[in-house]
Formats: sequence, C-alpha cells, structure tokens
Amino acid sequence: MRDVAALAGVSLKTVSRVVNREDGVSDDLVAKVERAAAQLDYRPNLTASNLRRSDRKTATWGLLLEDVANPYSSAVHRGVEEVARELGVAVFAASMDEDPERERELVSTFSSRRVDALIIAPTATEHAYLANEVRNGIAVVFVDRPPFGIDADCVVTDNREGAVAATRHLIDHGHRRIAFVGDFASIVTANERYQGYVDAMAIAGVQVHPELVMRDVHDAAQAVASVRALLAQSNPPSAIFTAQNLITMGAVEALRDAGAQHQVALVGFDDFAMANLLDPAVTVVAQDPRAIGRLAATLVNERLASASAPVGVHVVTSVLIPRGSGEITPASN
Amino acid sequence: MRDVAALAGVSLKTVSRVVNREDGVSDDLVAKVERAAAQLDYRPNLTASNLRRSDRKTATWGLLLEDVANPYSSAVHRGVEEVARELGVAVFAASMDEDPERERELVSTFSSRRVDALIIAPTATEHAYLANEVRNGIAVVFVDRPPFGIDADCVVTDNREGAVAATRHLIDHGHRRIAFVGDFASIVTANERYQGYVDAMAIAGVQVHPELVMRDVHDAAQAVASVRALLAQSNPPSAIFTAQNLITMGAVEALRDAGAQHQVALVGFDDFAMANLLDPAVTVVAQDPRAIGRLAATLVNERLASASAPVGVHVVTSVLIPRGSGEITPASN
DNA sequence: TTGAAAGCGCTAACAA
DNA sequence: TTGTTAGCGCTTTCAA
Repeated sequence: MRDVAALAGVSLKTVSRVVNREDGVSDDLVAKVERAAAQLDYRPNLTASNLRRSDRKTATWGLLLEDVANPYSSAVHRGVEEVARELGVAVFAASMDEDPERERELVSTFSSRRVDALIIAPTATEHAYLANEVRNGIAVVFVDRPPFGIDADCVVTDNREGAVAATRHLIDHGHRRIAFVGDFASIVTANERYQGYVDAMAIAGVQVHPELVMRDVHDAAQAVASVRALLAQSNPPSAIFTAQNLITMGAVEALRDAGAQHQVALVGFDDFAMANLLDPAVTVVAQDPRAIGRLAATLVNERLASASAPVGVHVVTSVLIPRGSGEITPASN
Repeated sequence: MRDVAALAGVSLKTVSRVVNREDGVSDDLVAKVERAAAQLDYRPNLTASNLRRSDRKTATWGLLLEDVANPYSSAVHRGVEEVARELGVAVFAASMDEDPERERELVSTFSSRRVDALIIAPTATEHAYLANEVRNGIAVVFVDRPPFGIDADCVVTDNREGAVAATRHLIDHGHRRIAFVGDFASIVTANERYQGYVDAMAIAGVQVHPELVMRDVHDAAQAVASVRALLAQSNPPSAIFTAQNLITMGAVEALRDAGAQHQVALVGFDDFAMANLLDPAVTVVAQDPRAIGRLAATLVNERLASASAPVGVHVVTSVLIPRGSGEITPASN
C-alpha cells in the first residue's frame, strides 16, 4: 500500500480510502490510485486490515466436518459455500474422522486464524470448551448433531420421524421380521433413528426381535458382515432398515451377494448416488444436506448480525423416496 | 498476550517466547506464563504474528476445486488435507463450477488472506494472471489439468494412456463399432481422452465412425440424452467409452432404460461409488484422486522449502478395473 | 477532501 | 535469561 501511495503521489490514508471504496475522495485521486494499484498489481492484505479494524471481522469461517470426502459432508460443505460466496466469505474446511480431540485441535487452529464463525458437525460429546470462542463473539452453529454443554444454534434432520417413516413403510408392506442396522450407539443421531425404529414397531404392535438389531456398525465393510450374519440366521428378517448411507451401501452388497436383493426388502436412511440405478432401486429416507448447509450458513450470518438473538434448534424434514427395494413384500407370512 | 504478560508478571516478549516454544526461558517463568495463558484461555493471534514474522508464513493454503461436492474433487480435497494436517496447515476450499472468472476471484480472495500456497484444478485456460502470486512467493500447484502461460508444478492423470487402455479393452473383446462420449472439447483432459480413443482405434486399424462420437457432453442428463441418441441409430454401437464419471453414470441410466445394459459394452473413465454393485458392474479406468491430492500437497511443501527447484509435470497412472460391463462381447460380427 | 500520527497483536533486533 | 523498542500493513482518530 505504501508503494501504491508513493507511485500515486498521495498519502497512505487516501489509498486506504480508495481500496475500501469509502467516499469523500475526488475522482481525480481515485483514478490515480487505481492506476497505481493496477500497475503494481497490488493485493490488499486483509489480515493487516483486520488487525486494525474496529469490527475485527475477517470474512472467514471454519467448517468442521466428519470427512470432506463423504457425500453427506461434502453436500453440507457445498450448501455452506453457496451462502458464504454471496457474502464474500472464505471457508476453511477440515475432517474430524469421529475424533473429538481433532475437533478441539481444529477449533483452536481456526480460532487462532480469527475466523468469524465456526460451523461444526460435532464429534465431541461435550462443547463447554467453546465457551471462550462464543464469548469472543465467534458465531457457532452446529449441524447434523446437537451440541452439549453450550447454548448454540443447531440444524438437524428429523431423525426419529424419518426412521419411523422408514419402519412404518416396511410394516405397511406386510413385514413383521424387520431388522435394524445402525451406527455407533454413542452417536446421537444413530440413537434417534434407532428410537424411531423401536417406536414405529411399538405403535404398530410389531415385536422387535433383539437378534435382528445390529448396532455399532460404522462403515460399509462392517455393514456387509452384519447383513450377512442376519441372512444366515435360521429365521432371517424379511426386511431391513439401514440407518446410515454407508450401511445401506454395504447392505446392498450383502443382499446381492446372497442373491436376496429381490426377496428381502430394504429401506435406507440417507440418499446416495446411483441408488435409483441399482437393481432393485433403493428406497431411502432422504435428507437434504445441501439445504442443511445453507441453513447453517444463514444462521451464522444472522448470529453475526445480532449476537444476542435467541438460540434455536432447526429441524429439516426428511422425505421417503420409494424406489423398489422398500416395496418388496414378504414371501410368506 | 498483553493480559497474559500482566497476569504472569513478565514482559510481552517472554510470553511470546513461551507461546512459540523458543528456548532460553527459565522453567519457572514458562510455568507461570502457561498458567496465566490457561487461566485467561488465551488464543494466540496467528494473523498478527504473521504480520510481524520475517518468514511471512501463514500456514494456510487455498484449494480451488471444480465443485467441493463432486466425488472427484472431494477426494482430491481429502488427499490435500491429509498432508496439510501433518504440517499444521489450514486449508481454504472452494468451488469454481467451470467459471474462469470465479477462479480469479478466489485467487484474489485467498491472496488477500495471505495463503502460502494455492492448489488449483484449473478452469481458466490462461494463468499468466498468477505471475504476481508466484513472484510474491506463493507456491502454486495445478492438479487434474495443466496450466497455460505460467511455469508451475502440476499433477495430472495419464488421460491419453487411460483412454487407450479403455478403448483397446473394448477392441480386444471384439468390438468394432465403439462410441465415444466425452466432455467439452475445450477441456484439455477431455481432449486427451478423445485423442487416446482415436489413437487406440487407429493402432488397431478400427474405423472411427463420426456418428458414434459425441463430444461436449458435460453432465449426467446430457449423457443420458446422448446415449439414447446413439442407441436409436439404425446401426448403433456395440460398445461405448464414456470419458468422465458423470457421463458414465448417465450412460448406465440410458442403457438400463433401453434394456441394453447386457448387450452394449461400457467402459468409463473415472471410478465412482456403487460401480461394482450395478448390474452389470461397470468396468472403469480408475484415477486415484486422493493420491493426486496428496502428491499436490507434497509438491507444495517442497516448493515452499525451495522456491527455485525446477518445475515438473507429475503423471499419476490410471488403472483399468474389469467388472463386467466392459467384457460384454458384440452380439454378432 | 486530504493527510499525519497512533496503534491493532505480535516478533525482530538489540540491549541489559 | 529477560526486557525494550521499533515496526509488520493497515485503519482509526483527529487535524488541516
């Protein structure tokens, strides 16, 4: 900036005014400064600017995801980015891989770079450690899972209701032996989905068979093994509700390997690419992760505008998409 | 930091030394400062530190992708992140959506935040505009597509060789009427893949039929339409080479809709989720985008260590994965 | 409308 | 081993 000022023959402050498009500078000087800036290919230093500015805003957010390469996470990322782009905000993104310590490290990394906001798909089960960030005016919004030990905005899917819809869909198609395959019981959303399954069964008066309930299944490989074990039982399920996208993919593989894909019904939580092109096409309860990301970003922006606004939980509704696998009826009953 | 110094009863510089783990501070004072920092929940301001430091490193990189939610892009992102994490580097990520102007905006956005490096999967066809960044010591590495008008490291797939392998695979299975469906001819990689197709056909003495060549097909919907048109011809192809992942997905859909998935062979460039679970499973030439990301990040790190090291093009080899769709033989010939 | 001086939080250079 | 002073690039405050 000093070089630009020297070349344009004006003071530092005048260059600052032109760069920040403040008015009160004569057209003559504006032109001179712009010419000099272009000639030197001047790039303003936002970090220095931020250091001195009274509002201390860096126009930078941090986004903490389960895994940037996971389809769900990356769709949330995309939604956040769309809103951030309109606001001229740059977004740090990183993966936590279900590691609470990594979550804290990333918060610290982003905090020391003075982000204005943190959007967190939490892995930790305790978020009191964020109190300092909130006190310092960093907007914190949670997605996918709610926070614990801190009051903050949060965007979640209607996990229980979605699971009820999935389970009821199978019951309505005549199934009584309905298996559940879900993620770690320690994950709140996995629990809510399990609860939805249990509730739907209870409401319909259908018995939950403990040998048909597989929990703590986290990835596709474990899901393949779990579904294989289910199918190998003496009295196997006639339908399966898989409560997470990777589990559904694993179930598809196990069913196909057993040649049972047209005999055993399947409904999955979370949509995934190619679900409609499989044979049979896979019925799912779809979330809208991009909308979740957009909403979270919008909440960040509102929180930044008024730190004292009341905090809320925002529920995005899921929707059941029948495609074939969920409409298979039991062979005999 | 001032508050920490006051609370610990030491000078600013001593706190700075402790925070930066410089030695030459007595254990006694280190303990005092650490206690004070913990008590105040002190977070160092990396932007201020960077402003003053002589090396001017922010430990921050910018990653410019086609679309953060695209499976290819997000796998590259993951690879970059893995290396960045080890180095304690935070990564900005953003999508360009094939918009060259957006590419320049993002470079400017990240430059003004003083990133140490830019990793770009370029959309623009002219990169002379980056000369200033390079001169300022920002490490610039390109992935997926090479740069133009600037000397910089670059990581690409062996597009031509991969396309040759795919085409030859179909020829080896007896096909003579082999269609090509590829992305915008303006995209370098799409051109290389087309060239590989043409070369493989020529080497084998198989005629390229212009009516079987569909270019400028960018997304799944356009691919569905293109493959439908191919199948509707009076003398349709017995095999199709789709030169991009979304195009392959669209081709799968069109073939299935026409009931031709077991008659017409298909080999796609780029692997995708569920390709092995489709019926038939889809034969692909697979890239390793995560490895590409890791390599790009490693190159960034080397470039940062020595700005004057010679620039190179790094080719990551693709591999053909036979799964079924590519091994279908022509009905008659 | 323009500019001079001070200072954001931190570290380099030097001094004690 | 510890502290002092200056200044990174910018904006605030205030004066001209």
